Amino acid sequence: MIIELLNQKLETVLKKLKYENHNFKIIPSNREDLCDYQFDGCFSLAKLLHQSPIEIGEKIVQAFYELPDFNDLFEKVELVKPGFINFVISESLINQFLQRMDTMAFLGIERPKKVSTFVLDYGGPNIAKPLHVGHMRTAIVGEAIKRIIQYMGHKTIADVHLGDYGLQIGQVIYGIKQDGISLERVDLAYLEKTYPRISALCKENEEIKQQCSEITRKLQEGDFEYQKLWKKICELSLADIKRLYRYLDVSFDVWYGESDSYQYIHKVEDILNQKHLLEESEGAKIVKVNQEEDKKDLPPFLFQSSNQTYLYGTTDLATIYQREKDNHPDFILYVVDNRQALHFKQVFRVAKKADITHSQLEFLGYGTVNGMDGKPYKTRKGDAPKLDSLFQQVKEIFKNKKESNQTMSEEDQDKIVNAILKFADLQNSREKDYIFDISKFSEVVGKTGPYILYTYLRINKIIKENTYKKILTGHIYNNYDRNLRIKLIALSTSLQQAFEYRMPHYVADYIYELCVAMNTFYQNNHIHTLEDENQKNMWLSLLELSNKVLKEMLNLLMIDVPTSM
RNA sequence: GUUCCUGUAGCUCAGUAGGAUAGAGCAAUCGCCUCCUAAGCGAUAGGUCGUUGGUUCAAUUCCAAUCAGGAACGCCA
Repeated sequence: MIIELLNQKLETVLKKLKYENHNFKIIPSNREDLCDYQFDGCFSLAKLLHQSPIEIGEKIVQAFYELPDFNDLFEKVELVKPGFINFVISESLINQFLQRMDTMAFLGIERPKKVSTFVLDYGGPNIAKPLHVGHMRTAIVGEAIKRIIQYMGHKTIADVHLGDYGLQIGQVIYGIKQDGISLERVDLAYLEKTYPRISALCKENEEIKQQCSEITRKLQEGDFEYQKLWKKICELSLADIKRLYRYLDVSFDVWYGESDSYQYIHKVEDILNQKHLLEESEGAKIVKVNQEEDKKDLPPFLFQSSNQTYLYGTTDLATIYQREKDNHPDFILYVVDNRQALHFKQVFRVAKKADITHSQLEFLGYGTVNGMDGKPYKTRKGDAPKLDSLFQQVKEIFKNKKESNQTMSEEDQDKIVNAILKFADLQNSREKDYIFDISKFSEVVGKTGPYILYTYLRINKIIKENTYKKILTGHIYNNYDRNLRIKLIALSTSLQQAFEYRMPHYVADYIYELCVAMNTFYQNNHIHTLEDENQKNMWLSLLELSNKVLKEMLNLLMIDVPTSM
């Protein structure tokens, strides 16, 4: 990475000047009109050494100029006003890194010294409940994080972690029994209607809730009839869930659910008992999770309810045990709604207290999808809008934007719908709530999926229509040219941030900025009319590389390019 | 009530190494198709970064207080 190289140079310079290194760093410029990279450490050094920042800055700049390879690296290093050092890098350095991006795998991103294993838990759809907008968020964010981690050279195991064994199943089975429906007649539409109906009933009627709870317990104990019903419900639901994930290009390595962790619950219970962590309280089994530093007591972790059912905390804990046993992961990442923060804090604490895993447990909360009123997004009827209808709506709006959109192939339309939704979602910071506005999520101009796709396609056309020799090293012709190259070599910084913070929006942001640089180049540099053969080769090679980078980054966000627009 | 999160342009959002002139998109006004796709490019306008203190040479960024909005808070997931 270029920034690492610059910092190595800084280190040699500081060492030579005998300045203690206090983790000073060269950072990307925030004044792109002045420089490519900047160093702000003169002020801190001034304080430490009781000298003026200018005095120190001058010495540092001088030492940079004395580097034997200065001319290979920099065009200019200069000290400015109060004490900033500005770096303008040389053509040869820029092109050296471009060459590297072009020829090496993973666009020259260095492979890690040690490969880690990441288990990712995202998606989390519930059996018998239709997927809604919130599910799209976890699916997309989780999948993007997975792809970013893979791109950085680590190993991933994606687990959908189905909600397939909780009270909602008991509720649906209760509905089926009440309606007296035969197994054969149970279908998806029936399930999707039954769950909310019984769920509402449970809120009103304590007795019905008890019955549902009882059914859930029997199911968990292996009741033959309930198991049969449960399998049928899972089968129906899963087919639909898989269809929707396929549409979003989201995939999982394992399709475990809560039910798969049941076989480990007793082992976990044994461990908890051995360590004397399990306590009885109001008929339930709990684990206290308070720690010294807590200002306020945390509610205890519920291992088993007073009517003997296991809860989602139990299965989450057993699942950690299962993952440790099967995969020995270095990290387990949970891409779940922020509102579950406390729950996972409890689960993680119990897991660590009981020492059932050595992996680092990370809660990656995502913000709630809200409607225009700032409340969780609902349809007019008051339920969460289904994913299917969202896809349909966006597709219809897109088709009506232009006449040519209607003659487009179904496949291309779907790719664009995907691009619209994913780019709109993933450019938002993962952890914040956001307002979902269907008209905004159907927008095709400005910072949108279609803008990105359009950029790719118009560049792609030039590349395809011209023959040229691949040359990336050589003279940089103008500022549009230079800016594009600078943007390209800045890729690693954005990727690194996206990886480190598990935040896909850094990639989305990079993609957008790259496209702006590409479009500016396109609009102002007409390759069509070029006579200089060398320049033509250079520029076409540059555009080819830009499109390659763009496509690989889009792939991290599960966005595919249509044939035309 | 307790804890946590959020507050940046009219709207929706970036800004997680504390730095120089706080950035985008949309909406508004204006300009650019005899020229590789105008789903584009460019210009103008729009801000006391919720408020007040503190730390610092330097705070949108760190700390404290305060106001406003949201969320979570033992048997749903």
